[in-house]
Amino acid sequence: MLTRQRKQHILSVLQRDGNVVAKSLSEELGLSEDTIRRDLRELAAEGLLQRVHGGALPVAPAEADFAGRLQLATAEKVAIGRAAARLVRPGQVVLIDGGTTAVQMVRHLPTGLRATVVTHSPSVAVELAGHAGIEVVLIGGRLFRHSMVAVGAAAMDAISRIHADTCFLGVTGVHAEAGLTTGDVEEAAIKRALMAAAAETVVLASSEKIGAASAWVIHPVSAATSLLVSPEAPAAALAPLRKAGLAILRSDGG
Amino acid sequence: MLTRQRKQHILSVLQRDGNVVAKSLSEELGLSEDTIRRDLRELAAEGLLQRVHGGALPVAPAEADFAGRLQLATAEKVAIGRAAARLVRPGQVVLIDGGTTAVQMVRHLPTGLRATVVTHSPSVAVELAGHAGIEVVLIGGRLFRHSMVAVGAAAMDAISRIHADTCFLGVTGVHAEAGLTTGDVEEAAIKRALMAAAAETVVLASSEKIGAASAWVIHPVSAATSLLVSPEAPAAALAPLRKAGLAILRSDGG
DNA sequence: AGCTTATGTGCAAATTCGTGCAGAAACAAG
DNA sequence: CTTGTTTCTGCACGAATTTGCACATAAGCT
Repeated sequence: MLTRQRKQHILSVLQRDGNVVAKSLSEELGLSEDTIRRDLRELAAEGLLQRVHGGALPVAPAEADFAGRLQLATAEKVAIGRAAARLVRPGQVVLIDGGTTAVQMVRHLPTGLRATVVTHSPSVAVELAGHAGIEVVLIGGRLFRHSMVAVGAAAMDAISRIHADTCFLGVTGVHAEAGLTTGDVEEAAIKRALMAAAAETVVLASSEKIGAASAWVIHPVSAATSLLVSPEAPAAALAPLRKAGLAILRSDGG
Repeated sequence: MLTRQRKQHILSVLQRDGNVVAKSLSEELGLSEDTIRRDLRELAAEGLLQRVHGGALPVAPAEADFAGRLQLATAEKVAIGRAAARLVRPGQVVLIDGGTTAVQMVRHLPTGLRATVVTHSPSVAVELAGHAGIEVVLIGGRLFRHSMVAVGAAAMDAISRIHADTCFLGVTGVHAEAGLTTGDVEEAAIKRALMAAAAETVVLASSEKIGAASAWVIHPVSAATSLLVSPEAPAAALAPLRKAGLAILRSDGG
């Protein structure tokens, strides 16, 4: 790999993850940490990143693009997205729900992975534009503005014609008794359809969703296969969910 | 092997792999690295590649994908997009095709305009997220990667259920005899369906499209209602199109 | 404080680069 | 056919760049 490409790669990873770690980069690229450190030093000298102990950060610490854009993804959501991306096996057909965590997930799908992604979120679809190995199927319908996903009869109909391996679902509440919940009735219906169309369902939930409940019930928690949370999620809140039949998966780091 | 052929080969490899390494090329072609380096130096002098230590990279670093192309919308496309946005009347239902010009168009839809936009382009949909007055209907289907629009049977079916006021269509060629053309057979079918689903069709064409023809015919030019071009488009090339029945609309400025 | 990890510097080995030069091939002119 | 010229190619050699290692130092954590 050419030096110039390596530096470009570092900047890409930085933009994708919001930070880079010298050690991880050296392992990923198969080079000594010295070389990585030199690169980081030079990139910092060019003002392309901000050097910190152990790695580097973006020059302008991640800020929301502008009104209406994707909300700032927290480190926790990035970690959950990355962990979810690792669950996708080559050749699988996966359903991916909308939301910021879902966008993080597809952003972290390994380059070179060949799979099919079905989504009703145009944001997720756009994010996959540059991912050559992924076949993308878009579910159409009326766009529900708040969360930017297709809903309505057309979407329901399209989803009903699919049998996927895994559904990666975002929710606004996971509660042992209230079940999986969300804030909009149309969205709830779509999410229910997505779950029905996949053999397994992995629920992606940042810690504030654990133990919370919103207005519209999608399904009891037992309808999902597993729950992917970050280490930040309190173990106490997870115990009743595990008892309800959910396999708890932990992402690394927060 | 001729020098010219060799240089062409280098450029091909560069385009295919995104980079070339002097040593690999010398082994592959059975020539000394000196010769390869000389070639690279000359190609760099012609601006056909970017010389780096160990090999060379494309002049436009990576980003040959859609996300990259979006950013380099020319002033002409912005002007056409703005003019197209002004053609939308309150309450109308409009079909908007994919492409960079279409993204510019929705970006310029007046805030406060209430209308319904139907599109098979997730990029267009995402762009409308922040536009409160616009109801967005997304056409689903398999995503055609090159231009990031939904194609295939599902998209055709969804479009066939719509009756819209105006269709804003992007093409890659507008030619009085060859007709409206595009570079992909699936895309051509979708565009044909879009035209059939709207009472009027406005073709958005930057000047390089005028008088050009691509492989797949959508319709004869007479099937469209009007052609929106910038003042840059040569009048001579427009005359036969006007004669073929197209109303020529001019965007302002550049 | 004590320990672990990261950092910077000097240094050596390997790779790559540029230039000068010579032989080979292509080509035009006589 | 021969000769002179031009172009292309490979080789040699010194310069420049890159990379990994060693070692002393600094930073962060318990």
